[in-house]
Amino acid sequence: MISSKEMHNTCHMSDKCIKYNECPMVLVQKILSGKRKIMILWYLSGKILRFNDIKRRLPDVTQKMLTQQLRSLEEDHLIFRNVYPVVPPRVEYGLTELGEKIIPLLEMMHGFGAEYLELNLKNNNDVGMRKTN
Amino acid sequence: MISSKEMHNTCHMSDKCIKYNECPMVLVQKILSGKRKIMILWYLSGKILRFNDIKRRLPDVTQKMLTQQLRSLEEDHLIFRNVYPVVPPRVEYGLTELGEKIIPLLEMMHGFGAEYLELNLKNNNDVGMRKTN
DNA sequence: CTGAATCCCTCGCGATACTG
DNA sequence: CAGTATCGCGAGGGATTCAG
Repeated sequence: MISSKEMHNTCHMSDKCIKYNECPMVLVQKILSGKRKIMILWYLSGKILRFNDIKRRLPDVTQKMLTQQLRSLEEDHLIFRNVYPVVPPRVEYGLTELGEKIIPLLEMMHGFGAEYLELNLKNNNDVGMRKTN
Repeated sequence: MISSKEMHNTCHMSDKCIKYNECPMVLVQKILSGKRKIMILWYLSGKILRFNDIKRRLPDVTQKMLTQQLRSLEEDHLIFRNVYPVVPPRVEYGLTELGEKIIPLLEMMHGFGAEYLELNLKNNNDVGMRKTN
């Protein structure tokens, strides 16, 4: 069994990750760096939702942008897309088997976010008020 | 003690998160959705690095973009920035106490990325070849 | 209902030059 | 070395329309 610390070090460019594109962290960075990816995955955790179900939960997202994010997640095999040939059309999204493996990560994110908020309340900071990343 | 599942549900817009901006997941989404944030935090885990140390580890990042990402992380109090008034200038970056709390998350990301890569090798997929998110 | 396709414009981002 | 400042292009993303 390789320790977490060892794993960590192998991922630094200057250390053992010969090819940058084979680094697990680079992969995760790419997969998650969409503007709504984390929220979408979170909403799909343990559920299957239709397009508008997701859209309704994401304030200020346009149909075009949401479609893009969903396509991207689908390309990465984290979510599946099921089209029912009925009228009106019915399209369902859910986590793939691979996608489900990210749920513990999402839950830990939630824990971190809660911890962060708690500290934030005490210090009167305001993270959410900035414009971009 | 509240269960993970309960925590999870409280975060869905349609459920208990009255104010969207107070949802821990929305916060995490905002904090992490930068294009290089995860990699920067990862490189700073347990280390203190100078500007060029970070730049060297991030292929194809411009000085301008890196500065932006660093400023953003600093605003969110995840990293600190220490300027030494010497010549030539010396500026060091590292995780704050708050930032260090994200390390377990990063390590779990690494684990997920590794798992993902393993599956990817078997199925001959190619996540890293797309253009954007 | 769930898209795809256009139009159009902002601004993200790279390139370059300059400063303490 | 570690930045700011400026310019300029092209992609990102909004609004709207059309389609199955």
